Amino acid sequence: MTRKPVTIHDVARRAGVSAGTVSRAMAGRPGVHEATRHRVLEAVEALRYTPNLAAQRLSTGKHLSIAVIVPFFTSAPVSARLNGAVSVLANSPYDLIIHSIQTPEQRDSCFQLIPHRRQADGVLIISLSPRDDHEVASLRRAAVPVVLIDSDHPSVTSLPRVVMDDVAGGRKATEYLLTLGHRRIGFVGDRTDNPFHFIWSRDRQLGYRQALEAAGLPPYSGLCGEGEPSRAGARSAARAILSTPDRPTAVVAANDTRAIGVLEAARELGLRVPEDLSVIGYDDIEIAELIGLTTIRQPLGASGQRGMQLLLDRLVGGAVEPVREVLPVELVARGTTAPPAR
Amino acid sequence: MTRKPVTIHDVARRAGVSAGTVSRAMAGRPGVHEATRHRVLEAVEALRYTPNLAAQRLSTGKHLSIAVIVPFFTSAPVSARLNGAVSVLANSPYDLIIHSIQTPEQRDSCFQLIPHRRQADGVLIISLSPRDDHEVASLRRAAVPVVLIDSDHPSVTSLPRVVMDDVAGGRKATEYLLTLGHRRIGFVGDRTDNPFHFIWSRDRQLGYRQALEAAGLPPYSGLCGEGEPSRAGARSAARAILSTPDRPTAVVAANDTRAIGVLEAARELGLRVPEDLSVIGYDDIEIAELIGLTTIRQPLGASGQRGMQLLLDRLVGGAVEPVREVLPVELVARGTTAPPAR
DNA sequence: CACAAGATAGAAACCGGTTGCAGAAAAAGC
DNA sequence: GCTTTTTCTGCAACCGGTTTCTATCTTGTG
Repeated sequence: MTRKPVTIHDVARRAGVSAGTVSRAMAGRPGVHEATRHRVLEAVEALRYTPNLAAQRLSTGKHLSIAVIVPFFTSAPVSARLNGAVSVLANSPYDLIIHSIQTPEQRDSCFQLIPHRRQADGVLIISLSPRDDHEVASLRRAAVPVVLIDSDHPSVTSLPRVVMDDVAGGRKATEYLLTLGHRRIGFVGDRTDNPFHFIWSRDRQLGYRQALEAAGLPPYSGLCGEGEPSRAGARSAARAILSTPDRPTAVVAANDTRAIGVLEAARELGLRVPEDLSVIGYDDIEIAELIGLTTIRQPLGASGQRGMQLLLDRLVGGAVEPVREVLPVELVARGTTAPPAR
Repeated sequence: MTRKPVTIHDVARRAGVSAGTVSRAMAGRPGVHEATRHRVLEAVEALRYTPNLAAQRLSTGKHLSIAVIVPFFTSAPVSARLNGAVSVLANSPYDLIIHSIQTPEQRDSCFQLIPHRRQADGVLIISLSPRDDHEVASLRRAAVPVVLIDSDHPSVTSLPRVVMDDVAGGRKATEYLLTLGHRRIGFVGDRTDNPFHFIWSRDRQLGYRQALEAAGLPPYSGLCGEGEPSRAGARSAARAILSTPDRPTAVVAANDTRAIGVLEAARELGLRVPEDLSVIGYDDIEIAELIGLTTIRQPLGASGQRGMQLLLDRLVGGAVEPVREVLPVELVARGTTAPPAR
């Protein structure tokens, strides 16, 4: 079953040449007589020879692989970004090594380890932000290029990254509700100190606050407790702010999944949407269209593509200057928003 | 920025020992004086030494990685299986190399290449079935263990695989509709000759046929044409069979996404669900619960876990006897099914 | 026909680790 | 105190490729 692997020397012996010649012949490098090349390729065929990748990597110093660090890729937005990144790699010789983060401990160890292990030629980090200056410094002195997608930190100055304009998105969502006439607008999202250190909720909430502030109105936020899965967490957080006497007439949710939690809370409390309550989500994942959720659409797949492209550019071109690309977001108005009942 | 990497010899020099000793000290192998080990580890720390993985792999012959071949992992069921598989790997030293299949050509080349490249210690194939005896034979003589999940072929006798009881699921769905009193029951799914050679639609349809046959009733199938994305394809296929004079009063969809397409077609045709039309899906993905879709639940995450576990067992234990594990499915009754209007 | 230039192919060093083997040093036994 | 045993460590071979350098064989030219 597992007979010993065929090596380049076996091929060389069979073709009556040296190992070096086999290597040259297979790589299509010049300086090999056509007849010889033919003999070599025949021997390769006959023995079903496949080069040992580890040996190739060792001697060339190229790994031909990209490591990706990504949290919970079953979540639709993350999955969409990852898919974008993967699609760029499809026509390249690079393999993709996935490091799926499922616990805060994994997050920390991956951040420390992966960029310094010389296993991949580059590292792509999706939706996970450096926690502090120490982590930023660690990434900066990584052995290989590192690119961040949907991830940022104030002191990151020299790492290329593709970020989403979350602040603008939160503002846009809130301003839309203001335009519709709402005055008591709530927000349901995550706490800043969530264990994975996700930053999007914080930024979207910041945009929300900015919009309210500009209109001279107070915020009504309900934040998910730690450890609660997002939908359930959002549901209970929403229940809290929707049960107050001067309850909001509209809610901005930090993402679509949480918006669905808000919708569930509304149903439980007997509030009709959008008559009694307007709800707006964020991401525009597939479900959003199905259930007619008004939301902020961000270019998920495009962010993955762009980030991977940036990484590949860096691999071939050497040190491209650090870039911080901000991708735009847009409002998609559907059925869960309307002017307040008055 | 990319100063030359630290090698084991640098560490050896600094610690005043030989490379062999460094290797032994780091691996925690016995036969190294405690004081020496300490010196070595200090040097490792000071130089921030990380072993070159390619070199390690070459000399030990172990790759410490698993290759996974998977189609469209943005699709929820595939993503769930993959996630199950990944979670098993989290506590192992193995890395995960993803080969995402996006086109039929990629499918073919991956099937040929991956199992024979000595890049991973094992290969996991998810939801992609061998097309013919030739491909089966190719997988059988792979250089490393291969395990299939949600994938099968009649002539696969010696490959371990975890399959879902799709025939039973199709039958179960249909029998439930029969129990409710439906007599004209349609099926919306894929053609057998779909380019990726997915087999689940075929098997579920087979179960559907068996159930109808047992009840002495005729089938009404509408199959998606090639190339159409699943929801839209299902919608047009459903429109076709729902526009006939003796239209079905219930439809079994090959999966939840297609069930949603059927629901859209029903809405377009002015049919109320479940009063005028019952719809039943397959998979029980997250959306199904949200929209109250009756469906057949299959253990998606568990299939991934089980398959990966089978592969790991094979890696440590050598040749375990070939297994074909069949995982059960169950009906989840929700709001899209009811007795026919009569 | 002699000689220079160019085309091929082999030998060997190298990539950076691991590991079997042997010798040196330390500990134990007499 | 000397031999024997055990412990520790260095040396060198090896993993399977790539690549440089050089020798040899052709071929072309004067």
